[in-house]
Amino acid sequence: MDDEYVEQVLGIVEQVPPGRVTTYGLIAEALHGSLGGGPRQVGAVMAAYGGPVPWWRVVRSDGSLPDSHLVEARQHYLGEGTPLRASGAIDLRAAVWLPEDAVEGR
DNA sequence: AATATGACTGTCT
DNA sequence: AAGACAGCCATAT
Repeated sequence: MDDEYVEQVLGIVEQVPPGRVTTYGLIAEALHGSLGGGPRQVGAVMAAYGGPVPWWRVVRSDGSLPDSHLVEARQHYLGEGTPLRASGAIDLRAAVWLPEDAVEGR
């Protein structure tokens, strides 16, 4: 995949404010104007290059986390004060952050 | 070139 | 509310 795409995705993730989260779909949507791809590509990038970024601030559309890092991410949520629901997932209604500003410059 | 897979999403049952 | 099904796009084999 193009490094541009990776740069964009990682850039957005790094810009997500603490206590806030965004979804793969939103990121994909934000980059859709510059680079094609869908939520799956965002996830693929995260899996490959998401190491050095706060990937736990990127959740699925229902506010749940990838089943692969639930526990680890949960520690970060508790530490950053992310609005968690009783379900253990995130309260998207309150925690969702729109990446539109992050990519607006290009 | 074709098939299978994946840190996804939305709709239907 | 939870599970099944289909659509989506890039990478790997």
